Amino acid sequence: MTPSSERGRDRSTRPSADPTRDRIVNAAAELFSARSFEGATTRQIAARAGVAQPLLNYHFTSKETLWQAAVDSLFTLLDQHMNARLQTLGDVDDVTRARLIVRDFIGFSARHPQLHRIILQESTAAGARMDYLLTHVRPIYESTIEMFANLAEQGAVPAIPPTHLYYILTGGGPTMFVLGPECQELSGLDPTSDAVIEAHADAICRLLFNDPPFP
Amino acid sequence: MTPSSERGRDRSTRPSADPTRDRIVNAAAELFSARSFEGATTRQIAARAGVAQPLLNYHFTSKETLWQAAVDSLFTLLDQHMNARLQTLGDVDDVTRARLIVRDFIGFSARHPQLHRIILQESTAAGARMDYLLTHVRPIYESTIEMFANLAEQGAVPAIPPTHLYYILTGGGPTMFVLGPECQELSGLDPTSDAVIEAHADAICRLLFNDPPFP
DNA sequence: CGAGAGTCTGATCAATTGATCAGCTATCTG
DNA sequence: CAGATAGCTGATCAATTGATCAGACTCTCG
Repeated sequence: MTPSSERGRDRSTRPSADPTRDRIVNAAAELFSARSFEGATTRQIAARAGVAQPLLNYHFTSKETLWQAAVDSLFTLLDQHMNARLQTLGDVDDVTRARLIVRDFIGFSARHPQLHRIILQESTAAGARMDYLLTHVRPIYESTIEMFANLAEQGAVPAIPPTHLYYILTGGGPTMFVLGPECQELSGLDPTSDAVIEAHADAICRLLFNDPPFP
Repeated sequence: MTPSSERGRDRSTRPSADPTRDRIVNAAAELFSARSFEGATTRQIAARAGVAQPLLNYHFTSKETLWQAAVDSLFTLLDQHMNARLQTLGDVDDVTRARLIVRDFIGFSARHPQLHRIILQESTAAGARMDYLLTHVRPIYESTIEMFANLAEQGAVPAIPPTHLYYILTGGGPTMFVLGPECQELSGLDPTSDAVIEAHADAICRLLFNDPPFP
């Protein structure tokens, strides 16, 4: 039986398997995001994971399925990152919560630019991979839209249609880190440093929430 | 003699050549931006240009060189687009000029998202193609930085380090159009329509120039 | 007109791609 | 212990890749 058809059962009855599987998924996420779906070869992924190339087809039936697994793992990471702070948070006002969400989102996109790179690669043209990404992106879009509509109603952000705010946030937030090597080369700033990440979050919040007041 | 070594001389002494060359460059720009360097095949490009595949190696010595020619043509397009309005413009104050530059830039990124797609594909990791892009991007970055520093000094934009403003503009501006198919699917908006393009330019200017005043 | 250079194509190359298959090994089960 | 099965690999497949080459065609110019 192909193992990919029944994940998440009788763990630890057998030697390893799942650790190896995770290493493959991580290597795939790294290489797919850096070189795109077509640019990353299964042999490169296998080499980085330290396994033989046919093992990818054993655990995942195809390159396409492996790509989906890599995407899933990155969205899981995003979920964990976004929920980590919000869980511990009691109930605060909407604006404070929104500010934290925005800052956490930028922090994630800076520390894991892989996800945004993949989205930018695969959603420029309609297709099966864009459809797959949409199943993950759509709920995020919906809740973000709702958040911005709510904030605009309260006057906490400018009266801009939520969709535009969404793309300004998801574009203006991660791009500096998605283009990390370019940014380093152009500006000399290190976009992986905490200082730069915080400064960018400050900049976005300053513009979105007018905070601290401007002018 | 390989024709790619001496471009731009005795035009019209021979049958065609350059029209064909242009069709190839355009097809290359289209396909490289849509499917990335590795994802686009020389046969696909040749098919879209309506020529045989070996002709690509005749006019351009390699796929890499063809990619460079496609990039050059897109940056030329950007130059023309950005200068078109500014030429006709007399001397106006810095802020008005900056607002026009920002709006023109967003207009270009909406009507020619190919260039930003290519930059996003090839500047995520250091390499020869990123270096080539940098020769075009660096002057743009430098002048934009200078513009923002000047505006911040005048209090026309918030006091945010210019590099961050640069990535907020070049990220938040084009992303909606780079991810056009996704945007259409998510929001129902048509990111190729003039109305949406103008609304996005309004949104960016609202945030950057606080215009109209907020709150 | 006829030599020659520039343009373009069909056939083909070696290399690389994702995928398959047979078989090895180690563990679990009865 | 013995059969079965999950995990994994080396060898190999057909398909596709970018590139090369010889030759056909066309226009120019002496």
